[in-house]
Amino acid sequence: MHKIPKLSDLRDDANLALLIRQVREGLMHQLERELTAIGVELNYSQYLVLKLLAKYGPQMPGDVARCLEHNAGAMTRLLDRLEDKGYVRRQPHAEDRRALSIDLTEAGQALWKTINNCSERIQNTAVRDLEQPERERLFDLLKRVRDTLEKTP
Amino acid sequence: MHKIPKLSDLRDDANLALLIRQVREGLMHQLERELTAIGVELNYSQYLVLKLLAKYGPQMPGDVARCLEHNAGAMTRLLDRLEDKGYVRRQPHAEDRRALSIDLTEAGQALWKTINNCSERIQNTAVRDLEQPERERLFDLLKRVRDTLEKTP
DNA sequence: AGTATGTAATTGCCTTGACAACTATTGTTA
DNA sequence: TAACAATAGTTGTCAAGGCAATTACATACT
Repeated sequence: MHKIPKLSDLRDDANLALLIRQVREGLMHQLERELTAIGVELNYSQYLVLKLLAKYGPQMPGDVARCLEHNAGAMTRLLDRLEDKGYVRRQPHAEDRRALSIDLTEAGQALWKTINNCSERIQNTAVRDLEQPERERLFDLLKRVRDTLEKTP
Repeated sequence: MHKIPKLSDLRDDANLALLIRQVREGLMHQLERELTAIGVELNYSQYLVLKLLAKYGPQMPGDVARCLEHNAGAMTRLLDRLEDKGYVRRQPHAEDRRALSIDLTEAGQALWKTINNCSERIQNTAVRDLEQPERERLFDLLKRVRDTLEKTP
C-alpha cells in the first residue's frame, strides 16, 4: 500500500509557465480589486485599452488589438462594452473607409483621470520587494524571453 | 489637425502585465504547437495535469487544481476531457469518501513517455538566450514578485 | 450523539477570448 | 483598368475557466 504524497503545499517553482501564470493572476486580481473598490467596473483588458487611448490618442481597433496581443474579434466585443459604458466612441477613420478611429469620450477622459495611476501603483506593489536594479533586470530578462519565443517558430 | 501616431510597432515594454502576457502566450503556443506536431491533442492545462500525475502519482482533483492555480469547477471539466481521451481515471479515494483519486491509465502513462520532455524543451527554448545565472535570477525575481502579490491583499 | 462548520466534487451560468468565415475597402499587379 | 490579393472590422461558434449553488461526506464543538 503506497502513500499518496501531499501535494497541496508543494510548489513547482521550476516551472516557468506556472510562475508566469501566478504573477499574471496576481496582477490582474489586484488591479480589478482596486478598480471595484472605487466603484469602477472594468476588467484588465478594458483598462489597458483606455490607458492606451489616453496615452496615445485615437487609434484603430486593429492596432490596439495587436498592441495588447489581442484577437481582432475579441477587440470588437471589448469595444462594444466600453462603448456601452460610454467611455469610448467609434468614429470613421479619416483616411481609410474600412477602418475606425476609436477615441475616449468625455466620460472616458474623466474616468481616466480617476484611474490613471492604478496600474502603476499595482506594478509598484508587485515589485515592491525588489531593488531598483533588480526591477530593471526583471524587465530585461522577460523581454529577452519574449523576444526569443517570438522569433522561434 | 493632429496626426494619429502609428501604434502598430510601438511596444509598451514598461508594462509588466503585458510582458507577462506575451511570455505566457509564447510558452503556451510553443507547447501546443509541439504537441499537435506529434499528433497529440492536449492543451497546456491538460498537459500540466498529466505531468503532475506522472511526477507525483495519484492525486485529488482539488489538490491538482490548487497546485495549478485552477478553479475546482474547471478542474472537474478538464478531468472529464482527459478521461474521455482515456488518459486518466477517477477512482474512489481510500480515506475520504467525498474525494477522488485521479491517476494515469496505461494509455496515459504511455502518452507521458512520448511527451514527457516537451515542457522542459520549451522552457529551455524560452531561456535559450540567457546565461545560466540569468535564468536563476529570472526565476528568483518572478518568485519574489509572485510572493509579494500573494501576501498583499 | 447532535449540531454546526468545513471541505470535495459537480453543475449551471456567465465572461473572456480564440478562430474562421464574411463583407467592405484598399493596394497591387498583369 | 480588371483581376487578385491583402487588410479592417464584424459575426458565429466554440473552448477555457471563474463563480456561486448544491450535494455528500468529514470534522469540530458542546
